Amino acid sequence: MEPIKILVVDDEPNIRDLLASGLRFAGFSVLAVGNGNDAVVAAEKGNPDLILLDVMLPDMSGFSVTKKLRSMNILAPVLFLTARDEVEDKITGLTVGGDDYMTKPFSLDEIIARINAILRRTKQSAVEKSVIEVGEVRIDEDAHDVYVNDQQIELSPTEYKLLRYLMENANRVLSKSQILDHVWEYDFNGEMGIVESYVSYLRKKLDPLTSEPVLQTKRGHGYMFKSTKKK
Amino acid sequence: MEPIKILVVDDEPNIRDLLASGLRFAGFSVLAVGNGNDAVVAAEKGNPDLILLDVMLPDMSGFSVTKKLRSMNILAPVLFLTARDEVEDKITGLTVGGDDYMTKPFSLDEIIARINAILRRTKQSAVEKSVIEVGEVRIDEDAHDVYVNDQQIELSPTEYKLLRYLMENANRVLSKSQILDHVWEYDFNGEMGIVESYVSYLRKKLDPLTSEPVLQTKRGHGYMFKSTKKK
DNA sequence: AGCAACATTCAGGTTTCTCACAGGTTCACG
DNA sequence: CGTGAACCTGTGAGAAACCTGAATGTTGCT
Repeated sequence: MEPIKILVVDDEPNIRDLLASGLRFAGFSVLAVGNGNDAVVAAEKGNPDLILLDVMLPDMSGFSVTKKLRSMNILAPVLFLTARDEVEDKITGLTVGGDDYMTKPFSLDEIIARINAILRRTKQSAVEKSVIEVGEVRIDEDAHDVYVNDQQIELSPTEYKLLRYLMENANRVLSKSQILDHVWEYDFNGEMGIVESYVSYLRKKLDPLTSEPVLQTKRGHGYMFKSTKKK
Repeated sequence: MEPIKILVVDDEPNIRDLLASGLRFAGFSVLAVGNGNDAVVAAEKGNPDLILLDVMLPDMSGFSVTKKLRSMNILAPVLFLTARDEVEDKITGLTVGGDDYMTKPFSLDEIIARINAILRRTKQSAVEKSVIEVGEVRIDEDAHDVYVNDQQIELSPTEYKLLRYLMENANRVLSKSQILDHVWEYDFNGEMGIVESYVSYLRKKLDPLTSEPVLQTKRGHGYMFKSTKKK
């Protein structure tokens, strides 16, 4: 099967490399460039399935890049990246069709989740399922809904991301630093105690509805989502 | 079959040698260097399957090394080593994909276990199974779960590491100093009586569930895990 | 501005783990 | 058998890891 091709466009080398390697690890074929002109050239040649595009580029705006691409009949969906305080009005107008946007700083897992979501919408062929189900817990990634034994529960964004990461790696111990790196934004600078807090929040919401606790503490190692039998 | 290649990067010669010889003995092909520049060169030439990388290096930080490698499209997963009290800011955000990190001081067996865990996750082909089973006892290395005749038991981290080491060398006598070297952190400074204590702890948890004792004392030599028939 | 939801830090309390010690037991050997 | 060395294991102090409620910031919304 062909790997899915992604074109990464960002002028900050740190971010570009972070994205490139993270996406490669996730199984995508990645081409990364640092400005709008290169992006147009690369998109024409490479025929990517999706473009990850920083809005602020040295030579031209992400908006111009997209317009140019579309005029060249390159219709790959675009996931825009933008600083949190950049004017959002401009962006909302941009996201037509399958496009979407995210603010920096982001968490890697969140980027990957969005990419998969877009690909699901555009390519029906896309393999990824939108539902993660482990034991008594089910996540609908498209709707961001979480069900425990068919009963829906409400989670905050961070709680949701944490649960998703733990469930993607069910029955495998994850260290607190791994969790921090995958779930929190890349510039998060705090202590690992926050992982403990959020595990605590999740337990408070999950445990009343499961037959046995699903989030296990592996003392000295980290945490693990344990798949349990359904009720 | 090709041996798995590991690049060890640490500036302290003691640690470097400890790692290199320990990993060679475990069957890996090892290349060891002492600074970031050599690491980049060696990684480019040697194409290692995994990089064991100290975060604090004389010439450049592990972060820079990784960045450089990733930008050169060298995607080998990295297991970071860091002093326990190093500022955590520096290490968060490092792990992408299958990466992980460990604090110094470590135990040799723990390093090997983590390396195998990463290789399992990144290379599907990786030979190693995540389950060690000898007689009536089974360890799931990914989950850190231990079962005796299908009944799960709880072990402390040290108990777990000791049991794993004994089972990896089942039916072979291990001296108390061998056990200390493999299971305890390399700077452990206590007496060998601690091994006796932990063997005792393990027996108390294992023996009630096995048909006959699995941990045998070889007076004057050490201890041995004896594989028994299942119940 | 004011509110509500969420994110983060902090600190006290609790559990669990590590390790040393010491008295008791077993074993090998004379 | 008697003796010393090796081994076993209960006890407890101290440390580390963890949990959680509460206080404090942040953010976005109306």
